[in-house]
Amino acid sequence: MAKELKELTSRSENYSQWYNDLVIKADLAENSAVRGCMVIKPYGYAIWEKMQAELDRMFKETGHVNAYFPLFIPKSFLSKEADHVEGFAKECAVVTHYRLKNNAEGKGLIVDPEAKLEEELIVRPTSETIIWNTYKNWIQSYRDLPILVNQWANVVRWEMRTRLFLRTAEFLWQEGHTAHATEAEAMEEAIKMMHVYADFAENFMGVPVIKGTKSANERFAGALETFCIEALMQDGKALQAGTSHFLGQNFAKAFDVTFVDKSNQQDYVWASSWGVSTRLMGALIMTHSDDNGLVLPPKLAPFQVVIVPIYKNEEQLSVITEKVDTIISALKAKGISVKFDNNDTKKPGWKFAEYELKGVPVRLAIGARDIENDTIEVARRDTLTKETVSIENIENYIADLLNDIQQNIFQKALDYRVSVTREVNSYEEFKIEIEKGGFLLCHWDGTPETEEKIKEDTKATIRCIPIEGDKTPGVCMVTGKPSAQRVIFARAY
RNA sequence: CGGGGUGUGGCGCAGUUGGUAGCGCGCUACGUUCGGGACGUAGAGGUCGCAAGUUCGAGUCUUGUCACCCCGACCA
Repeated sequence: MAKELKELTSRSENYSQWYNDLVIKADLAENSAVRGCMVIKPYGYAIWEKMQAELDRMFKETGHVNAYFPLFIPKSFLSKEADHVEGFAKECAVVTHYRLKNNAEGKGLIVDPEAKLEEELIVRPTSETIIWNTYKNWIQSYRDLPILVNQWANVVRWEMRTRLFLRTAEFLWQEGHTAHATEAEAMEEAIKMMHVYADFAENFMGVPVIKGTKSANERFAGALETFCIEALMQDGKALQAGTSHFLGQNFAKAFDVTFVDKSNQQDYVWASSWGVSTRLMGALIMTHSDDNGLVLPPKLAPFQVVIVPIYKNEEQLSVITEKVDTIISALKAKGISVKFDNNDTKKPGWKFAEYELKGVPVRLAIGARDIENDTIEVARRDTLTKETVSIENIENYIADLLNDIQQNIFQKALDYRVSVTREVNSYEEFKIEIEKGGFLLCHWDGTPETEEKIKEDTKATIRCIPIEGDKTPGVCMVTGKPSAQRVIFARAY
């Protein structure tokens, strides 16, 4: 009954539709009047803000500072780094004019042809170019290095097909852009940020990830090495959750950013860049949620606990409210966020279903029965189990429960990933196994040609070359040539 | 850009051979309810995506146009 009313497609029926339904029904985001651009609604944005706050803290803890660079980039900047322009030119929004005027021969406005820009501006698809053009003026000596800057921004990539959070024409992200005196230091930075991302994904989002490097085919346009964290969704498809790039001296050369080192030698500056986006919202949703709705990790839930009063009249409500006030104070003192939903226009049953759909980790229900016995009903979202417990020391009980939920959903996701990760040794077997989804650990000869062939045959790509784990060499499953280690193949979002 | 689909109250939809627009949810008021999406009664709300055309008459037929969604190619 309740399920039908939610009108949420089940995952088994149509995973893709389930995801779309869930984003809408849980009130996270919706499509806007602008093609491919979404409106992030308050509940969805609250989760994003939680992510931002934690990531921002982690960035600052690792020595970074925030700054802001322009939304617009002169068109000529983009073409200065060859691979970079190749990667982004096809999906850029371009500003050509700066004024509109009334249409002389009709209604509405037209672009004023008089107001054409000398040089077109592109809306940033990423900010390497404008930032490195700026860094040129900031850096003269090794004493000016390193520069460890991050910016929180929106970027635009004119994607042909979009999906809420997973791929939108405009999206929110952070992009770190660092400049270093040595290759080793820039490389170390790129690796460090991969670890920061992995830490965040696993310990806050509860999303297990595999750390690795990208193959040349999948590398960022302009990077020498791309580090990434790869997650696996419940339908067996992979999702790239974050990337960190070692850019070498490519952008320094493109923008002529040099410095004088300790021995008075001129050299180009070494760079890294790294980013995660609102796509993480998609990863979060698809990793934990179920057919009843969203399941949020306690560390990122807009509110961790919701309290639903059950009453027949004003007197009962006031007795309950008095009791609830002491519970709220106790929870808040422990740093637990709580919402008391005493809205009189919705019934308890409605609220139960609603908060389940919205993934609130813990729900407390309290009625006359509980007041009499000094108890409260505790329902946890991840397991959908309920129990009635004593109100005494409820704050400790809830604090432990939230930790338990955080741990449990991570473990569940990890168990799933482990269960669908397997070694495959022949290409014939690969073609069969890839249809079942999951991560396939295979030997590959390291060439772009072989990777391309596999992609054409099976739509599977190398998600990453794992940094941790088995490093035993072998032979490529396609060509039989030597392989340094197994790499992870999957179909990806 | 190819293929498919949809545009009708806020949302989801129906609308027969062309005859002047309806259902469910939601919304408003009042009452009864309240431990898993309550019920009754009474209401409000639509130039049917847009533009031409055919016709006495168009939500319905014709042509054009716009938008959005889904599936591919491209990508975080």
